[in-house]
Amino acid sequence: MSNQAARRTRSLSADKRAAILAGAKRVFLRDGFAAGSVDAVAAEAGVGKQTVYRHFGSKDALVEALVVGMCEAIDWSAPPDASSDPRATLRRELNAFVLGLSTPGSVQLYRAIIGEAGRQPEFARLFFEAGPKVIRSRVASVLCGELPDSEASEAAAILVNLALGDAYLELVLGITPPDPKRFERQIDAALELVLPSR
Amino acid sequence: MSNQAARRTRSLSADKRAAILAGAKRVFLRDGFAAGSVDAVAAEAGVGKQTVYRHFGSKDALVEALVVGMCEAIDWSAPPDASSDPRATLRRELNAFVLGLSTPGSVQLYRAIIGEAGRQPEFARLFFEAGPKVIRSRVASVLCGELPDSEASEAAAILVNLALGDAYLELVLGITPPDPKRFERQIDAALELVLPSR
DNA sequence: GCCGTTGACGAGACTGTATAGTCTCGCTAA
DNA sequence: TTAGCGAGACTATACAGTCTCGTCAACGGC
Repeated sequence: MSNQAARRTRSLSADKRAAILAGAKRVFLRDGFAAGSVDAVAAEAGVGKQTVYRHFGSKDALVEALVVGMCEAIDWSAPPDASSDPRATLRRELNAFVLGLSTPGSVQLYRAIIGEAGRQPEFARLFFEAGPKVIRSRVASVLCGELPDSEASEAAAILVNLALGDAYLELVLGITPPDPKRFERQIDAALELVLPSR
Repeated sequence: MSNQAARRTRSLSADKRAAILAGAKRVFLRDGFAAGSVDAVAAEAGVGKQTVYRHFGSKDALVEALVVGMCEAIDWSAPPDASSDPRATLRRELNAFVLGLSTPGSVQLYRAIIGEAGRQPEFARLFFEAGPKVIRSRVASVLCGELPDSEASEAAAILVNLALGDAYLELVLGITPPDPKRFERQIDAALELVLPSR
């Protein structure tokens, strides 16, 4: 709408907002929500401190906007495929999920959210609903064709767990660098365990 | 030794040190390593601020002493049992592990360590070596009797993963309260999957 | 098409508060 | 007498949030 375009020039700039959020992402995911400062965000975004407050009102609101935005942007699902082989579908689905979660940004978000889970349970819930829960139900819906409905949900949980497996804990702890091949191996082993091929 | 008793009164008091660490545990695991203040620790420990510095020198050193101490104190293993049934042994072992990790203190430590993993990788490593790694190898050594050695290590990783399962992620995220029965169900399902009973 | 108004913006000074770390003092027990 | 200790004053720094000022680009009246 031209309304929006006209509004934007007279109103707060969407570009600035995006720049601030990008700066906030770098600063807060690097230093933590508590230790990261608004001054650092403003500097990182190439923006005046006042502009940050004009757009977001407070540090807490800024952090919340960042977390909400990142959670909403989560989309780790694989594009739909034509294949009717559920094993192949699951493999692609789990792979997309695991790769999405292995991104430096995702790992940092995961760390920050878990670090704050005791003080900011809403963030944790938001993340959970947008990420793990969605994948679980996607996997379960694929499994419904293969297993009795009563087992599909549990099997989905097991698959998702094993897909992340040890590799993800070690990745989050910073003990091992990301290793797509290792994830693939974990996914194959998980599929073999839950849906034995022969 | 009387030496120690004599030393203690003339030297820094071990009681004070312990009180400070106990206060630090409450404060830092509640507020985070960055946001928790030395003043709060001193107050919580019923101790003068100066005493904290006499004992630990700096906030960083205090945090490190706390983390190191808590990691060294980790012992989630079940007491050895006489039973020769490996399934029963594994069930007890996994149960002890999961219960130890579900303790409020353990969950808070886990959160804090993951939250800092990007900035304090040594803490993460320390925790990993003292906790998950130990359990993995304990489980693997039990499995060696049941499976070919080549599979035992991977199966152990799978068992440990499934024992924690969804319940632990949800616990750490603060989404579900601790539920020992749910963990038991997860452990039974995991054992059934890895070592089918019939 | 020109011009004055308007409001977003950058820069940075400023306030109040919190915190790390130091210093001093008076108490107490060996 | 000595040294650990509690209490709390003190310094220096950092940060959240506010305020001001000068600039600039868009809008509206002419």
